[in-house]
Amino acid sequence: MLSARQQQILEASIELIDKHGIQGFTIKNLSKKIQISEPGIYRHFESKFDILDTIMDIFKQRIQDYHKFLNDPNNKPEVRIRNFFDTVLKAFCKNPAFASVIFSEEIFQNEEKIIQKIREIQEMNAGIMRELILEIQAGNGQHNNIDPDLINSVLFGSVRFLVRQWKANKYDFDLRAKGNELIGVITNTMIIRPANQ
Amino acid sequence: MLSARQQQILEASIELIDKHGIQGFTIKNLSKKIQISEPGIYRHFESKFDILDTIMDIFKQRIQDYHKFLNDPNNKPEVRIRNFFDTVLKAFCKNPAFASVIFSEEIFQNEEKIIQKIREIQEMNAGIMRELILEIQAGNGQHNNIDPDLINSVLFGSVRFLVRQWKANKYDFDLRAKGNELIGVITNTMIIRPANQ
Amino acid sequence: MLSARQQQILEASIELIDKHGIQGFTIKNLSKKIQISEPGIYRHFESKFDILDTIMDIFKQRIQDYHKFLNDPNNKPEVRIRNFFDTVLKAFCKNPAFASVIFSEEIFQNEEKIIQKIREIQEMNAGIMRELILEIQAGNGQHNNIDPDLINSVLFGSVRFLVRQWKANKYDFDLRAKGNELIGVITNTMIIRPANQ
Amino acid sequence: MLSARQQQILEASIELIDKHGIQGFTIKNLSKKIQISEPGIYRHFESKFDILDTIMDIFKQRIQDYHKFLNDPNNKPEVRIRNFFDTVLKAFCKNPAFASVIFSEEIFQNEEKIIQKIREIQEMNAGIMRELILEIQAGNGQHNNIDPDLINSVLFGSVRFLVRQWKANKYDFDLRAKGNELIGVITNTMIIRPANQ
DNA sequence: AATGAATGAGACTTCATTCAT
DNA sequence: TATGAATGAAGTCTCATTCAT
Repeated sequence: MLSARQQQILEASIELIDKHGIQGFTIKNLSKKIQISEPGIYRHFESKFDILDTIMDIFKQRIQDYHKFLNDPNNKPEVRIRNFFDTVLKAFCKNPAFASVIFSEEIFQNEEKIIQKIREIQEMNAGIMRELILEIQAGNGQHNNIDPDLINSVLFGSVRFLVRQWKANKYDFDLRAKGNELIGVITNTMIIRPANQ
Repeated sequence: MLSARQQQILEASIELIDKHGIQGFTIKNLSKKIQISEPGIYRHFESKFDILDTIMDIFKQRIQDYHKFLNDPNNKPEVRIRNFFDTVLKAFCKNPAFASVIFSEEIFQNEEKIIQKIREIQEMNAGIMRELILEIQAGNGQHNNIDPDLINSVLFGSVRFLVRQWKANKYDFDLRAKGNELIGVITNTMIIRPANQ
Repeated sequence: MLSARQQQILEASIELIDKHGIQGFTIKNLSKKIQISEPGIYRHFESKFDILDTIMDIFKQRIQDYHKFLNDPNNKPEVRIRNFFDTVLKAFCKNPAFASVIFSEEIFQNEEKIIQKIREIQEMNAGIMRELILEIQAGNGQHNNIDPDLINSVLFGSVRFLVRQWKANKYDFDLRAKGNELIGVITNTMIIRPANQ
Repeated sequence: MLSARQQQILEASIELIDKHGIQGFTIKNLSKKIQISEPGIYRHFESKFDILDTIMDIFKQRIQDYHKFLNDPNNKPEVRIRNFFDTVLKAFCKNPAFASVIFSEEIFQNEEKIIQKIREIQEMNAGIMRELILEIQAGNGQHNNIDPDLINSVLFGSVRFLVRQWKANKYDFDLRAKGNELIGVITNTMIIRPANQ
């Protein structure tokens, strides 16, 4: 569906955003990076916006695939939560630029349609997590359960924070290990065995 | 130290970044907002970068003041943690634009010096929190204490996440209340009474 | 002489100019309209200019044909004038895009060769009209005859004006009827029975 | 109201359109013509469209002034008609570029707002002429009066045609003399003493 | 006969900044 | 303290056309 050139353009765009922010993502920089003239880009994408839009579509699709793939009813919900985050962390380790783009709605000011797509991804994630959290809470019969939305803020907020640190520190620690530890602690303390509030 | 005009320029800059992102922070927009000519700006700041730089200095100073002010040895460490976050949340509620700027290092790609300042603020915060966490952990004599850095990621990451949600939802919930609840839950479950890992 | 594709290209070009002006007549628009690739156009015409040039040739030929066909010596000159304009008006009604292109030398600035062809058409028309006018004037023996060139300006200028109005008003009146009335009035008042000047 | 620079830009724009058509009216050409950088233009006009728009406003104002000035009730309507056209023809002779721009709605395809303004000017002209024609027709008590709209088409259409010829022939005849003759003939034959139809 | 890929030239416009006043 | 005028660099994008296939 996407030509080799189109994929190359998308990859180069992601890298550009990763390394130099949205302000570094210019048609000029992009064309230089893939050794093509500026108008050449427009043979493959209608506009700069179209490139961004396609990137977001791909991300959304990929994360949907993760959910589908990991949604094995034979697994306990806490395992599913861990698997999801592990998969995502693995993906970030493999291609750190993804993280920069997907966690960067601040970057896409003025691009309402792009922000919308990022929001959709987040809501999809949050919705699935909420189900799993409720399932665990229903199962463990405790009376001091914590609001799943609050837990969601903690889960996604702290992973995000960790990834940002990872990038700021030039990837000098093992994101996957630290991330999984983080998720494990949160799951244990806030979902499975929450302290009395 | 700062003239009235300078303060006006800084405020207008923060609002501009808040509302339209770094891309909306242009000398033209700024001069329009404060009803001055474009060259007029340069009477008060050497460059656009200088404005950003000064903003960061002010933020850093303000947060240092918070810490100094709240660091009352008569208060228990958990109270001090709560007080700090409550103060910050209160400040955000009073002036939501602050939040947009201080949580936006993604925005300042290419501006190494600005990023450096943001990092200093974060490290100051993290350092003080670490002390307080260790103090609590030392006091409650448990053996299953959680790494203070991990807790820091959770504290700052989730507050940040909440603030972002608050802004995305057009400030339609009580940030201070939800934020304090969040900090309370994290403090309880992860610092004071951590579950067995 | 012209292949089917060539004719298709010419028609599409005329329509494009009619609807969107010379600025809308681009190879991209043209290729989109006839469902062919952009380079595909160049299989059939050497250049964009060549397309325009061919259009003008066709127009010139067609009008020459009209004159030849209508130049029946059995008809009185005033009838021949009326027949010519009626034929032209009929052609415009059948294909309004013709009018846009043939009356648009303003559009072809910089294209000296094209302008030249339009001028040739006009001179041919004017020359034939002049003959017919002189014939009438010679026949009616009046002493207050009007300069045939002036009459030509009136004939062609007002028809042109009417066609422009017709287009501006989205073809909402009967061009042929109004045009014939116009020509009738002009012929009557200025050629056949001119008032004393 | 308009600065010297703005007037210079407007004049240069009109000349550019006159000599090279709308396609020659580019910011680059304009800036070259008045010896300024391209961005320099934008200190004086918001956009290219804004320049065109201002030109049309000026034209409209000027023609309104003509009408006001010439509308002397002491003059007979046929004199007023002649005066109006004489004034316009004089203006064209003084600044031939005006004519190119004002008679060029074909040129402004896609610029709906500009076309609208040209149309307003034309309607204003037509409306005033219609009144004067009716006044004459009412006065001369004839029964074979010609539709004033038809006469309008003849008046404006033939003047326009004459001006176009004048330009095509590089201003090699006396437009004012020929134009006044034309108007005189039309007024005589079609308004004052129309032949029986 | 047709096309996918490419491009140099150039379109309009915005940017941060400077200079003379 | 302020500004009107200016600009080089860069932004996104369109143009007619060419070339290899």
